[in-house]
Parts: sequence; C-alpha cells; structure tokens
Amino acid sequence: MPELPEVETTRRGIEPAVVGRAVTRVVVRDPRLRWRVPAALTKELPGRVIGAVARRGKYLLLHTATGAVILHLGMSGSLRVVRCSDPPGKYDHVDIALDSGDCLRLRDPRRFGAVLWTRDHARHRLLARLGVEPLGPEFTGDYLFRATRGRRRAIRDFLLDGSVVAGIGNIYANEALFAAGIRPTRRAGRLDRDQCLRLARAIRATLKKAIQAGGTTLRDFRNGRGEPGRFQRALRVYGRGGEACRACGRPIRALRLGQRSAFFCPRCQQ
DNA sequence: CTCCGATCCTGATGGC
DNA sequence: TGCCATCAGGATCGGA
Repeated sequence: MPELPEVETTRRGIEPAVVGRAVTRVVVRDPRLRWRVPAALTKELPGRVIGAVARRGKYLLLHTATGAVILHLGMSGSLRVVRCSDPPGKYDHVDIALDSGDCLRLRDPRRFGAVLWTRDHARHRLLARLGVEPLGPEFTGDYLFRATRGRRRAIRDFLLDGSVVAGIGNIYANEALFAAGIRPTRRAGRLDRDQCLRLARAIRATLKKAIQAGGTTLRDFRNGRGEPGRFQRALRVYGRGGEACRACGRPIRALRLGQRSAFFCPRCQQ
C-alpha cells in the first residue's frame, strides 16, 4: 500500500536498471488490474528505449520517445527488477523485459494497481487532475491555507485528496498531523494560517524522512531490489492505538474517520 | 462544487 | 482446525 515515499523509493530503486535500456518484450499474465492492461502496451512498447523514470504523486512514469507507461501500485503492488529467467509467482501479473536481460516485474495480489500506456501523459485523465507535489515548490503553507478555505471535511480526509496534494496516504497524513500538533478530525477550513504553515512543513519533513528511510513496510512493501523499508520504526501514531505517545506518554487514540482508521495523541494534538 | 459511501480484490488476523 | 467477520498503505465513481 505504497504512498509517495514508497513510490519514490521504488523509482530510485529501478531507475539505474531501466534508464537507457530498450524494451524487448511485454508479458501480461493477467490484464485484470484496476483498469484492464491495454493491448497498446504490448504492441507499442517493445523496441522503445526508456529515457527516464519519473514520479507524479503515487504514479510512476516510464518515458519513451513515443509515449509513456503509467504505473500505479494500488494497495498491494510492488515493482522489482529481476532476471527474466526468474520464474514468476502467482501475483506477478506484468513483466517488462529489457535488453539487459533484466525484467521489470509488477506483483499485485489485490490487483488495485494499474499499468497503462499513453502517448500524451500531460493530458492523461489520471494525471491531469492531480494536485501539487507535496515536495515541490508550489506546496506551501499559503497554498494549503487557500486550498482549505470553505472546506468542512476533516483535515485527514482533505490531505488524502490527490486533486489538492498528490501522494499523501493514510500513514503520512496521520504522521504529519501529529508532527504539526493538529487532530485528524479537525475541519480543514478551521485551520488558521499558522497551522497551515506548520502542517505544510510537517508534511514535507515527514515525507523526506520516510524517503531517506526507504519507505514504510507494514506488511508487503519492497523496494526495487526486494528489500523492506525502515520508516515503520519511526512511526509515532499510525498503527499505535492504545500505546504510549512517544512525546508525552498518554495513550494514542484510534478512531474511524470515514472508512479508514485515524490515530492521534489527545494531548499533543489539538 | 463538496462530501460521503460503495466498490474493486486477496490475504492476514483475531474471536469463537 | 475451521469458519466468519473485520481490516489493510488507494482512489474512482455515482449520488445526495
């Protein structure tokens, strides 16, 4: 269930093996992902050279001269570089074989991920409506302040809205809110300018630290080389309901916000 | 426009 | 051990 840091970790992990290589073959063992894997991928990608591996929100892009592969890892997806001769497992649905003998392999048990082909990624419907990059220059406290005006939903849910800020998921929304001292249930529009500034800073700092730690592995996340992340040790509220707050010792509270769990410290977060 | 719930799918976990 | 319910890192879609 990769969020921005896990996707960025994946991007960095696969980049050296992929950039400058030509695709020799695409094998789709099961096309039934979030959207059906298009025949155009198998048809148009072989022979193309991958010029760059980019990330936009939680999407990965493999750029070629004639189009781009759009990848999303959904809830359970992982992307690894393996040898083409390695036998695929039950959930290894898509292989992109390279002229080096390596193979970019998508594993995704729940099949919420996506592999798409586009000739014009800038216009693609999934990418076009994405909000700003939280680690980019446009994401400031002022942006967050303006974006939250008039919004009545809980700030935790607001942060999960990819059309505002792209790439924040449930773990990092909760962690950043703890770091900013704001309760996840607080209505977005009720944050003042200073709190938005603190929250934007907390989001950037949390995501950067998580990337440095190679992401968070709660269950099945693996980087491009199959290794788990290390940020789970640094989590301060996520998944810690009932445990002592690392700052003040009070028990962390868990609650359900919408369909998903939220965690906060009743003392450190107002 | 904004918000919320349902939905896709499989596996892990915990209660009985 | 088995069965069942619940939960999981996403995000799109449809309807209120």
